[in-house]
Amino acid sequence: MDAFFASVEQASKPSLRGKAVVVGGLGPRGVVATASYEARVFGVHSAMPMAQARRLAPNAAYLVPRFALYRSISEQVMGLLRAVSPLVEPLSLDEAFVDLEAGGTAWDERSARLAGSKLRADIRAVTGLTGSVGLAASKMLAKIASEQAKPDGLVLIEPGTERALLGPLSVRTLPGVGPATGDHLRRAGIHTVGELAEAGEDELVRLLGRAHGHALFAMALARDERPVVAERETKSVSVEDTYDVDIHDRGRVGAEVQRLADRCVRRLRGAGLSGRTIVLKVRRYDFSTLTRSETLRGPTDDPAVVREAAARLLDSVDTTGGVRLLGVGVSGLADYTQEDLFAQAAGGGVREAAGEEPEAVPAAESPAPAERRWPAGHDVRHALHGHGWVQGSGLGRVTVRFETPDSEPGRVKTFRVDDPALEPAEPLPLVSRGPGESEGVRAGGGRGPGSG
DNA sequence: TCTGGGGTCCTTCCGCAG
DNA sequence: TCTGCTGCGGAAGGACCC
Repeated sequence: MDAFFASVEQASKPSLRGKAVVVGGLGPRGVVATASYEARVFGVHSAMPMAQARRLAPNAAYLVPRFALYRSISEQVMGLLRAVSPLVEPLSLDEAFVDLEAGGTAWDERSARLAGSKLRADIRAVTGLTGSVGLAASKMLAKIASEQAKPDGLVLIEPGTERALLGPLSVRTLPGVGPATGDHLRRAGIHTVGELAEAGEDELVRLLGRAHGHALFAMALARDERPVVAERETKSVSVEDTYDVDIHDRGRVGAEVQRLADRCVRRLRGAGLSGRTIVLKVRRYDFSTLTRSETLRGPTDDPAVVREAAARLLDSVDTTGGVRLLGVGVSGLADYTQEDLFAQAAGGGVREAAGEEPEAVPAAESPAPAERRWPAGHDVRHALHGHGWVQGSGLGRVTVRFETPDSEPGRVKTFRVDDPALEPAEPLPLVSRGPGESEGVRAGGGRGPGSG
C-alpha cells in the first residue's frame, strides 16, 4: 500500500486530500510513522523526529495513528490477496508476499501482469486506496519491484534481466542493507550491487560476517530461494514506552516497570502464549540502551512472576541520570504454561492483572489531558453537527471538522472539551457499500461499541 | 527540539559439560 | 589430572525492517 497510514487518513478526511499529511507520535519525542507523498516533497519521511518534520512542513496536518482502523483495512486487503493464492506472507500491515504460482496463476508475463492488475483494481474498489505491485521470480526482486512501482503502479522484472537490473543499483536497495552495513561497504569501496557481486563471497564474509556476507552475495547475484511462508510463529512479545520527560525517581522507574510487565503479560495471554525469558530494556538519558534478561526454568504467563523477574533485572541497572525509555519483553515462547512456576511468585495473594486495567494514560508527566481525550485525527460525533474528526485541542477547547469519507470537505467548529454533545466515535468505512458486499473479506476491527 | 514501537536475526562472549 | 576442543545455552548488544 502506498503511504498507507497517511492515505487512510486522506481517504477518511476529504479536506486532507491532496494535502501534506504526517502521521506519527505527536509528543515531544514523537517520530513520523508515515508521510503522504505531498509531505514528502518537503523532505519529511518515516522515522524522522516529529519536531524536524514540523520545521520542514509547518502547514501539514499532523495526526496520531489509528491502528485499529489500519488493521481492519489491512485485513480486507489480506483477504483479497488470499483470494488470489493460499500462500500469503504478511510483512506488516501494508505489505505482503503472494506466491502466485501456488494460487494457480500461470507462469508467464501476461498472466502475472493480469493477476497484479486485477489485485490493484480490487484493492482500490474495496478500500478506496491505491496499492503497488512488484512481480518477480523471488521475494527479494518482488520487493525491489514493488518499491519501484510506488506510488500506484505495477513493475514486473522479467526472468533473465535480473542481474543487469540490479548491477547499477545502490547496495542500499537490497533488503538487509541499512545505514551501518551501507557505510561499512562504502568504506570498502563498494557502492553498487554490481560491485558487491564482483567483491566475491569471501570478501563479503570477511567484511560483514558469515550469515550476512553469504546472504548479501547471493542477493547480489539475484539468487533468492526463500519460500513464501504463510504462517510465522511469534518469537517474542514486548511493550515499551518512551517518556515525554526523563524519569529520575527510582520509585517511579520501578512502578513503570511493573506497569509494563502487566501490559506485556496481557498481550502474551491475549495471544495464548507464555515464555521463559524475561527481558528488561532501559534507554538512558543519553540514549544509551541496555538490556538485561533472565531465563526461568519453564514458561510462564503469570503477571506476578514476570513483574518480579523484571524488578530483579532492574536492580542490576544504574538509572541515575534518568531514563527516557523502559520496556519489558518475554521470549522463549511456548503455547503452554508450567503451573509449578507460579510458586516463583513470592508473597502470595497475587493480584490478577491480566485482562483488565483499560489502557490508561501513560503515568508519565502527561501533557494536556484535553489532547489525550481528543487525539488529533480521531473521529467524534456531535449531537447536532454529526460525524467529524478532531483537528486539534488544547486550552480547554477542541476543534472539530465535520466531514465523512464520502462528503465534501467540511466546516470547522470549536467546542469546550467537556461539551456533553461531543463524544468519541468509531471510524466510518472508507468506501460506502451496498447491502450485498462480503466476498469472504471480513471487515474486522471489531472493537468498541457497535461491533458486538 | 534529536532520535517511536514492535519485532527478527546475527554476532560475540562466557560458562559449563563431555 | 590437566589441557584442548567442541557444542550449547544464555546474556548482551547491534543492525535492520515496517
